[in-house]
Amino acid sequence: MPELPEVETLRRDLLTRLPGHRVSDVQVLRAESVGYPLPIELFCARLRGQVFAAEFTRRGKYLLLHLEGGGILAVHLRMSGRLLWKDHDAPLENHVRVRIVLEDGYELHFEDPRVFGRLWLVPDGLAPESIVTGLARLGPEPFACEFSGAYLTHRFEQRRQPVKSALLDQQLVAGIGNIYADEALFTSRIHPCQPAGQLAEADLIRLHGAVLTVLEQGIDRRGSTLRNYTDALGVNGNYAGTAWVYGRRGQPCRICNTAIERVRLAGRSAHFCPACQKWDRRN
DNA sequence: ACTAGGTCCTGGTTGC
DNA sequence: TGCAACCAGGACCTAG
Repeated sequence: MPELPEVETLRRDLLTRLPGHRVSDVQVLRAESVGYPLPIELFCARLRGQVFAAEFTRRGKYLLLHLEGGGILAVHLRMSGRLLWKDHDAPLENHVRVRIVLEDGYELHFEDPRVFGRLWLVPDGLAPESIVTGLARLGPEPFACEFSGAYLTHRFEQRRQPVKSALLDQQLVAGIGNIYADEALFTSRIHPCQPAGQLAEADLIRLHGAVLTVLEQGIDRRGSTLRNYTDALGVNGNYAGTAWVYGRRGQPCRICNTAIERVRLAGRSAHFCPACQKWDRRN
């Protein structure tokens, strides 16, 4: 599942190829994949002729591809989305939802089997968060100074929700998804089900550090390979092969050999080592 | 104000 | 073997 490291990898890869390319044609093969503007004919018409600028930004799991005309092509990959750099004569894969044809013989394909992902074309002069409303609700970036152990202490105060669920809340901190949440909790030796407000300050300082560590490693390794995740060229990342707990139910913990367990939390699976991640009741 | 749970969607996996 | 049921989950919505 694309999370912050996957989106950041995609941003960096596209930055080496896309700027300066002009859109010659746009085909929307699945209307639900476009969020704005609607109808899709308008989306296609407005994107046609635009040139990608040399500034791409990322906010949480949102990717913002700036255009020379001042607009922005915003992307959220959600569960299964991919943006792929293709040659013009490349065959059209099964799940291409939006096809952006560029001059000079290249294309950008938005593939998304589960159709949860979205593209938005933010017009010049409008604030991105006025179109992509999810942007307005995002908490701080994990690598920003605002995000710290003290910040977690403050935000977790009185919070009875399991710490794992709190980490997935994009209003708390932007960009963490199920994989990196599980990995960060293992790294900081915190039980995913423990109520967030119950954690000691020392735990939260460790958790903050662990979040940064797993995200940095994810970026260094060019993203996870879970299921069919690939980069813009269709090449797999290699994070999941080295996961501590994610997707390893029943397998031995890499530290103590205890079998990794999986529980359901708010409809999502949480993986943890019952020996390494003790429920700590200091508060 | 918080929190849990349902919803969307479809390919892959599991189980009978 | 074949087919149906289940599973994956990010963001948004609703309900309690």
